Formats: sequence, C-alpha cells, structure tokens
Amino acid sequence: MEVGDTGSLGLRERTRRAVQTEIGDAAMRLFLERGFEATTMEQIANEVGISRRSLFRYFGTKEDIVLGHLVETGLAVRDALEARPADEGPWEALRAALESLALAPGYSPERTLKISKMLYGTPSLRAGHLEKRLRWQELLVPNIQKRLGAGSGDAPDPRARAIVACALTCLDVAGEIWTRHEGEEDLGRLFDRAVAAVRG
Amino acid sequence: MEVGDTGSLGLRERTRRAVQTEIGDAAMRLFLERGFEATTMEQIANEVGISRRSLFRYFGTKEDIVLGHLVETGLAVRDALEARPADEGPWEALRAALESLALAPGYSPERTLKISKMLYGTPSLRAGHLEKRLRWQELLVPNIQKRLGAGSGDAPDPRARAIVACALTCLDVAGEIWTRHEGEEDLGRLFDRAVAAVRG
DNA sequence: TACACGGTTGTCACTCAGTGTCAATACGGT
DNA sequence: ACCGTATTGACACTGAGTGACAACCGTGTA
Repeated sequence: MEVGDTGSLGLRERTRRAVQTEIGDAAMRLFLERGFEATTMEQIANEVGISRRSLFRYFGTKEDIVLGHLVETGLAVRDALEARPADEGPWEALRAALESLALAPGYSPERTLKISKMLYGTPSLRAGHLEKRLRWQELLVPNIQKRLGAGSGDAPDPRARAIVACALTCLDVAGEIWTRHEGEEDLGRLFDRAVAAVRG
Repeated sequence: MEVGDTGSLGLRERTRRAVQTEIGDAAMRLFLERGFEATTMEQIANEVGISRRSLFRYFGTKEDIVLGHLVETGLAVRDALEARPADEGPWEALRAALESLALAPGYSPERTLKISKMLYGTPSLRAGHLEKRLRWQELLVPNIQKRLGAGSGDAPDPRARAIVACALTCLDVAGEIWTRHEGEEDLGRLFDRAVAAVRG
C-alpha cells in the first residue's frame, strides 16, 4: 500500500480525489442552478457519468456534498487555535482562529455568497450546518479549557463549552447578516459587533 | 364552522387532538424502547391502529412527533418574555422567560431525561432541535430589540440577534450538561453559570 | 510477463420517509 | 333523513440510502 515511484500518492488515491472534486463541482453547479432539494442524486450521477451507487460511495449523503468539507475546516480552525500563544485570552484566541476561515483556498466572494444563501435558505442544510458546528465545538473546547487555567482535567468544563458555543453562535449570526447584506459588510467586523453585544 | 352548543371545540377538533396525543404517546413509547431511527412510521401506525397515510396527516415528519411541540413552546417563551417588565435588561428578561420552560404541563424528570438522552444521541433529532431553536430566535428578537432602546425600526438589530442566539446557546449547553449528569444538577443554575462564563 | 490480491465499479433489489390521488365513509348542520 | 365537507384508507409513486454480488482494474509479487 506504500508509494513506489509516483510523486506523492498512488494512482488510486489520486483518481479518487479527482473524481471527488469533479463530483463536488458538478453537484454545486446543479444545486446553484436548480436548488438543493430539486436536484436528485441520480441527476448528479448522470452529470458526472458514474452510477448512482458509486456516487453514494464518494458522498454518503447529499448533504455531505455541500457540508463535507466542514469537517476538515473544523480541524484547520482547531490547529489555528492551538497555534495561538498560550497566554492569549479565550475570546481573542478564538477570534484569531476563526479569522483563518477567510483564508480558505480558492475563495470567491460571489460564489461563497450564493452558497451561503442556499445554506441559509434550505432547512435541511441549515440543520446539518449547525450540527457540523457542534463537532467544531468539541474540537475547540479542550484548548479553551486550558486557557481558562484549569489543568487538563477529565471533567469537561461547562465554562469552556459555553464560551466556544457562543463564539460559534456569534459567527453564525455574523454569517447570516453578512449573507443578508449581500456580502457587503466585513465578516470580521460583524463578528466583533456580535461578541461586543453579548459581552457588553 | 362555528361552535353551536358543545363546550369548547367541535367534536372533530377534539377527536383530532385525542388521536394526536395518542399517537404521540405510542410513538414516544416505541422510540424510547427501540430507538428513534429503528422505529418506522409503519410500526407506529400499526400500534395506534391507523393507516400509515393518516399518520402522516397528523405528523408531517417523524421528527415532528418528537419536536412538534417545540413550536408552541416557543410561542409560550415569547409570551413569557413579553410579560416581563419593559425596563428589565435583556439577559434578566430572557432568563426569566426561559424559566417558564420548567413549568411545562405534566413534567416528569426521568421521562424528560430519557427524551433528552435520545435527543442528544440522535443526530437527525439534534439537528432538528437546533433548527426549531432558530425559530425561537426569530420570535424573541423583536422584544429584545425593544429592550435595547432602539425603536421598532425595520432594520433587524444584529445585537439583539446575537444576544438571543447566545442565550439559547447557553440554554443548550446547560441542557447538554444537565443530561450528561443524569439530571442531578439544577438547570437554572447551569444556565446561569454558562451565561456568567460567557459574559464574565 | 503472468498471476494473485484487494479495492472500485455497476447492477439489482430492497427499506423507509414522504407525497399525490381518489373513492369510500363518517361527521356536522339543516 | 339529507347534503356538503372533512377524514380516512388504499394504491402508486419519488427519492435517499443500504446490502449483496459479479466484473473489473490497479498494485505488488513470483
């Protein structure tokens, strides 16, 4: 299973990644055209030229096509949080870590806006999005717990959970307003205002 | 279509309510026995003695059987919030309004605990629950907006959204900890601690 | 080069949630 | 008793998701 002479990964893995992104692109195109719910997995499969069954092997659920990348994004946020100085306060560190979201690869404002509108406008996607954010919570809590002074005790600190959860909630509120205002306002500033309103 | 001599509502509406609660009871029993996802709508229908199709006429989705009552609960919270003195601060008013949740009719701690465990343990239910809470948000924001001093301007105040969203998030965190601790701790106290951690 | 192994693919068949339609029926007021 | 209407059950259908299986193709080995 180890690499032989090929540059980075075996051909199998490379084709898999290629197909995965191709599916993602085609699906998002259809979603933005006809809407998420109006697009069937069969249509996506036909578009890419694979069987419906294989499509499900690449993306376990239809939501995963849109929301799947949020898992690795969560890991990136966690890493960014870990990279912040240990003596930084929880809110400052979280704000800085969340800032790394804007630096996503291949970031396109108008595309992001369209996707955001679909996200906020489709109930099942909205729910799935919130649930993925719950996973982020669990990823970020340990670090915040350390910053609150308590040693890495086994007991999960309710304070850390509350802070992380509310920070992500503020991000969500900021994102919703950002979307509603056609992406004209600065997301970081909206986030700061939300936090200020809560902590004021 | 108006009432004639019958006490409160017409017989149609009364039987409908009766069937609705009967379905709810039977379904929750099955859910707690075999789990939410392992219970099919057909099993529930058979249990109650109605057709699958009719079951869907009472509850549009399987989630609604568990989460449906949250809609009216949200209205109750809003009414409780409206009933608070106008000069009370947003957080105090919200806390008091949320307190009314504990006074639900037919409240049984161990049953609530079992339901909560199912809620937090079933992804689709968790997501649906979060989405219902989003509706609460929209219900509560106008009142908080008034308390923040701004007149009933048409522009939705980001501050009000942030405060309401974070208050509900704190409630969720408190609820999760309450569930994890087998319902031993006081929910109100947990909520206060979460808020204190965020606003400290 | 030939072969064996393992992962991938397509096909078929299935379960289950949810929806539309339509005839039969039971209720409500007259 | 009678008429209009809401409710019900039966049937058929779509679409997401899953399991099983044979054919296939990349990968390391003889």
